[in-house]
Amino acid sequence: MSLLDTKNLMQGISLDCVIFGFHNNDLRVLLLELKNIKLCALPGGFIANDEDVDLAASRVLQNRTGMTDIFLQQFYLFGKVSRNVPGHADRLVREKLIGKDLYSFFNRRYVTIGYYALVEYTKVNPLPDEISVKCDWYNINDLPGLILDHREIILQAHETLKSHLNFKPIGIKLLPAKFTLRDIQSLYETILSKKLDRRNFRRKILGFNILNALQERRTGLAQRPAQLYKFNLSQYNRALHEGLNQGW
Amino acid sequence: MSLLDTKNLMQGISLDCVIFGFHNNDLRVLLLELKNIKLCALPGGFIANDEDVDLAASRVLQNRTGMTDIFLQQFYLFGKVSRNVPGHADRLVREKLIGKDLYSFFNRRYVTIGYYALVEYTKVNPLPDEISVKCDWYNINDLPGLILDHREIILQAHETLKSHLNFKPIGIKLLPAKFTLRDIQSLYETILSKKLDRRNFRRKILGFNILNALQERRTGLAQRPAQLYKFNLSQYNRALHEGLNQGW
DNA sequence: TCAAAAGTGTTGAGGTTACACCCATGC
DNA sequence: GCATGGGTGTAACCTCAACACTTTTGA
Repeated sequence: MSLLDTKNLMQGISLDCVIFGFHNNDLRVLLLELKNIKLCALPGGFIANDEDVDLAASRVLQNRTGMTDIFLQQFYLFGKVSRNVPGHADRLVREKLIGKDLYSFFNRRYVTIGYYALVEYTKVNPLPDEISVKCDWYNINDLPGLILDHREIILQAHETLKSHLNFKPIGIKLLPAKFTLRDIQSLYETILSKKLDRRNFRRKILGFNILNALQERRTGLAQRPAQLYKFNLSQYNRALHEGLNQGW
Repeated sequence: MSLLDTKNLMQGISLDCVIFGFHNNDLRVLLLELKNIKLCALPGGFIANDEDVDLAASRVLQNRTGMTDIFLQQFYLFGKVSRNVPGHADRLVREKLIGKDLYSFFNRRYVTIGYYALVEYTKVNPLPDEISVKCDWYNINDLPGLILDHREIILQAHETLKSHLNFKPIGIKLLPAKFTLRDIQSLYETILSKKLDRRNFRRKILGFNILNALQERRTGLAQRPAQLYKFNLSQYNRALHEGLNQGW
């Protein structure tokens, strides 16, 4: 637990990252399987006194995925008193997840800042932290038991992601560099948990002007080869900034 | 400063409320004019250890406006280190805004949770708190000097409010009980800082089905009397919950 | 030649934009 | 009667949903 020099950390505030990946048409989240406890937890951490909160989130993310330059966004502060379970810190000490010296740091009321991140599944090499035995992906529709209110945090992150689909381009961090329209449609369908009309989807997504067709096709399948695309980075960023559907 | 029993407060976390009101076609925010310092500040406060964060925000709001049942929404956690100005706590003590006993509570790094609220201007009786001489409304386009990053917080609240206009019904807390379509259009125009076509606006807002026409008109003006409306509470709440423009 | 998915186009409904005209009132 | 803003209608346009057919490949 050398990383936890608690004197330099803000007290009573934590952050938790809901890290989304996309693989085999599954929307997955990266979770830690805790030592000695049959429960999972979101990758999270604390904020150093001299550290921007966004930077702390980015550090946590980097430690668990090995990746930098990740789409990362604060989405909610969970501030209910009831999210703190009496005896939680005791349990952490009893199960030897943390040392007794950290008991007083953990045994207090916490609010936590929820971040969600979008990462390219294949590029991630999940790394467990000091209090977990495994770091792995779980299907969002088949989540394991989770500590505290982490399940609620994940569900709320998912809702936020869904609503962001309407205003922001999404996918540059969730898809490989080259992809077909079917790939990106599957991503949207997975996030939204519903089927979209293939022809209308193509028209709409191409209309956003954030894709560039490549001089390449995906061959090897017993079907007509599909056009490959990549994101147009500058257009994508412009769309991120300006939004896609302005009302009023 | 009897209210600040700092032992019971979370440390390093504050909250600030951007309270919007609408009057004379102005979008205004409620600000405190600080004692001895020629700067204003957002109404804000701290969170008791046994208090939900939302409840703390609601308490602050009630103390400044005398109102309960206010639309109040968390919109961002401001977590940059740079928002803490060195010497700020010293200044508060020097200018006698706080006692020396509170110095150590204030002299630390803070993150603050931004809330925005919508209130009916005429119903508010602004009350200064212990560290201010006045609590008053300021036009959002003509803000006075503000401490710390409070100006940025206000601007971001305004951006959030603008974007919420596209998905959520707004107005029930900003307008009097009876209002004309012109009134609500002015509200929208003011929030968005742009003119809307009167005829199209009427069609659109009526199409939301959140208004009920009254058997009353606004008379006394040298023009055709305008139909008065009130919000249909149940429809309004349904729209709040379901959103107005669902994409995808 | 067959299965499978890619690629393309059209039509109708509904919503949005940009307009012009008449109406009711106080002065 | 006249200035002022309220109330209504409509045509052009755009977007979106629903849908059918042809194309290209590997097996």
